[in-house]
Amino acid sequence: MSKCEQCIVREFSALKALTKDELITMSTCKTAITIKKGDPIFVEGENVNGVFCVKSGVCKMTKLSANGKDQIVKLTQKGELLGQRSLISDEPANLSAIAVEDMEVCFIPKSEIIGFFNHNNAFSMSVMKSVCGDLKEADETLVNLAQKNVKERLAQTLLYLDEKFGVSDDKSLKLQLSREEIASIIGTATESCIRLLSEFKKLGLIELNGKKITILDRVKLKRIIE
Amino acid sequence: MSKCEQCIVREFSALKALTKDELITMSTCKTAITIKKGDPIFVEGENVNGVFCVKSGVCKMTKLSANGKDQIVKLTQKGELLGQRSLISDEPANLSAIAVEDMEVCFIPKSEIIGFFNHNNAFSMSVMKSVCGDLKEADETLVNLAQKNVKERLAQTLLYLDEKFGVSDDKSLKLQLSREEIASIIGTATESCIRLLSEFKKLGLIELNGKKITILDRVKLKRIIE
DNA sequence: AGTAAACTATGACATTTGTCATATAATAAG
DNA sequence: CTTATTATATGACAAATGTCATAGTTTACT
Repeated sequence: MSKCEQCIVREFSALKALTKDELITMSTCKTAITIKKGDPIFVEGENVNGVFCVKSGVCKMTKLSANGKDQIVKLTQKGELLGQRSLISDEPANLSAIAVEDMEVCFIPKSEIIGFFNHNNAFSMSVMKSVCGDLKEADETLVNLAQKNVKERLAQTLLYLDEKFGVSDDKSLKLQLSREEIASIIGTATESCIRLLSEFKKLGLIELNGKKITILDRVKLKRIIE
Repeated sequence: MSKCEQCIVREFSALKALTKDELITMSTCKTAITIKKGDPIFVEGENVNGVFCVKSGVCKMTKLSANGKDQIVKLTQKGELLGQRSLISDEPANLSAIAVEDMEVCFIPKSEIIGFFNHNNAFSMSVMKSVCGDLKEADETLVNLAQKNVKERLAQTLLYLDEKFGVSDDKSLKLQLSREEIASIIGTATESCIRLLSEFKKLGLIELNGKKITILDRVKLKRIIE
């Protein structure tokens, strides 16, 4: 069994506030899971009896709207925790977590986390900060969805994918999403998304090669957002 | 000076987890403030060195978008705390808080709240739950903005105002917002908002009398949302 | 009370975005 | 390797929404 105290990804999450002893305890009760691209870690409405720590891969947090379409609320990567909110609120999951790439995650049972809350104030504060970070991000996304048009949102999303996930050796965005997924981030129809990507390509802002998107002109993309 | 331990609104917020002694201590260091309609309690980017507990009145939490328009992210009323996120994240305010009605609020300094965090775990958990509630609400708003059209968002907002703030004796919505403010909740142009309100009126869903809006047919309004 | 300012309302029109149809390209399954 | 399926792309058109202009109403202020 791999050891939490040696696992580097904890540094990126609230788990960094745990003591060495706590990490050793955690190693004994966690469960390592591999998730294939496209598979869910948990779905909206499900009772998640703990949190998942993302070791590798990226997942999308989605919510089903009344019109039957999924909205991507957030993309989560290495080090981040999934299911914090449900655990704290003691409610079923509000969002689904679906792997966008193959993933390795560790499940940590609720009882364990609650124990840390009760004995390690730094950990409580750390989780609190993490949730506050999510809230700030959600508020910002909300304002963008309300106040920017689709073209601006697409430009912003491309720059965000570049900044958060970086690029591969060939300079294309490392995180490869389908057109439908990009549309589901910016809240538009897939066709509109494709059309605007084509437009960006014609303007020389990006290059398209199948699923690969390469940003050619960051400055002009930023100018679109204002 | 009024006493926190006798103040009923604390029951509606995370402050309900404080002990009687803590409330008595808090009474001595809090500052009661009155805010006039339209005035800010704090603005985006400001350092807020504590939290505000809303005793009466309603305020809008807004964020300025790059296009110069304000987006209303949340409406806050009696009992709720303002500035929790900034305090926990130790960051300047991400949102502005502007009074929509005359308000009475109490300011509680940061040092006091931090003290409670360190000595009262139930309070930490309570604040955490409150932030998690905000996050859930923000995620839901976000999905609505992304996936619903303006008409659906207007119908939903009217029902929300009815549910959260209730109606006056004459059955009109108790919280009176300007057309511009309603537009700023649903993320649309003021003219579009006015036009759709007129349409709802023609359809017999609502009645308009100046700023007063009366919901006549909740069932049909709900049917618009799906 | 009277005037200025702000808010509400509506028309006309342009722009944006969604929907449906269809074609091509890429990928997965046998 | 071939076929079925899915993803991407684009046109044509309809619907939704934004912008600008203008007029009527209400509110605030002196």
